[in-house]
Amino acid sequence: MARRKPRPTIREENERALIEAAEWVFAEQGFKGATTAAIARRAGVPKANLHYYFPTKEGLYRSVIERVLTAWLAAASSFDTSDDPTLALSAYIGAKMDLARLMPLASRIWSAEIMRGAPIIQDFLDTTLTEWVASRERVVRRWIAAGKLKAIEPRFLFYMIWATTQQYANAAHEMATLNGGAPLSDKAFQRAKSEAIEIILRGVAA
Amino acid sequence: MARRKPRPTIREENERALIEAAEWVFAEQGFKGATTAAIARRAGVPKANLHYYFPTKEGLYRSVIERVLTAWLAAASSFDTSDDPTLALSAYIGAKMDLARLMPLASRIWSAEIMRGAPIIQDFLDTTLTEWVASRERVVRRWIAAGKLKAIEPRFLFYMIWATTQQYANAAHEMATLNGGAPLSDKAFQRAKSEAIEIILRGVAA
DNA sequence: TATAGCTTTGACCAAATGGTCAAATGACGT
DNA sequence: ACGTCATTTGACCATTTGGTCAAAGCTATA
Repeated sequence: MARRKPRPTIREENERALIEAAEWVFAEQGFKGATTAAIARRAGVPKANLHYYFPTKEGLYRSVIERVLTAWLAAASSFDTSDDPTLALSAYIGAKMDLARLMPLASRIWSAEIMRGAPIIQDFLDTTLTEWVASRERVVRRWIAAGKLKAIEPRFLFYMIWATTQQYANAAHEMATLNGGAPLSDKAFQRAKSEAIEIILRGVAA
Repeated sequence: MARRKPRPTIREENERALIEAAEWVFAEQGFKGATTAAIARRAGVPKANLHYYFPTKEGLYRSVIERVLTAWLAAASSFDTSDDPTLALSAYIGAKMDLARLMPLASRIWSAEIMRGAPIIQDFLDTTLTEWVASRERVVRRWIAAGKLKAIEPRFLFYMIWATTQQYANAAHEMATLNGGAPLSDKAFQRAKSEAIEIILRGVAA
């Protein structure tokens, strides 16, 4: 009984459009600064319709955050593509840089959430992220023990990688200003990516 | 005529207390999320009194930002303490790390402002910051030409330094979570500082 | 101590905002 | 064609919030 009729098209499509609009507005204005009216406007629907699909603003924000988490985890997996620290770190830093470049809104929302003390994703920090870090810390320590890396504290390496890569999403406007007003070109971004990889790799190589 | 009586004590003291309270609330809640009522409450004065000293919320925010700029510039000056890249970069990274540790509120407000696209401090980015970067880029290029540094793009080095150091203010909560709930101890922070300095220095050394 | 100018504060206001509701409209299987 | 359920939407509401005001309280100096 209670069979769920799979008639998702209209609902699915509207939710997708609303989440997309919400991502933009939340990234631009922050959680408090974002208004449901602005999100609805950007999605091209009346505000009441937004509240039909997402009863509360926080619920909508949660849905946006879920998308961000998915992207974060996908990039994180690239750490595990190799047992060689040079390859693994290159892949990981590269993936995080690409994430910041291709999903700047998600990256900014993530940073803002972290800066606010993670009121919504605390659970993720406590479980998935904690486990991910613990596990990869072990990998890094193994590399150190094998003489492949300097004896660094793995966590600080992760912090540096996270900070540096996220910077290209968070501070895109500042970078544009320092670039004469124009956003980083693809070429400049590729150079930034390879320099980030090279500096960090040289910095931690044994 | 119209001589300004230098009777600053009451006004000065109240403005200071309000700016201090505002710094806390703005850092915690963001510009939109901060309410003048919350700031006044934290400063221990009625809201109307806050508006007597700072007619508008934005004006108060500007005053807070000014403090932040001052701190930023002070830290920036440590870049110029030496002509040797190792010493200069060590001093600069160390100063920025200390700034994040000692003035986390200011650091977070700065980051939030940058992330929002610098609506208030755009002028600072266009003038002081642009000049500072241009000038220090020249210094770095000179070091490169003298064979003291790898041929990196100076700007990307600054981005990495800014990002890494700010991380210790912006993500303090995330770090605490990954640290079993407790904030970084002074000892751990000192280690983070020296590792950041070492990794970056090794990363850019010729 | 008179008084001119600061400072304090409770009461108040208009606008903005998250959310509600009920009526209207549309989709779709039978 | 019908009936049921999902969707749409304009009007509406309570609360929050930045900001105002006028009256009252203070301070210091001539």
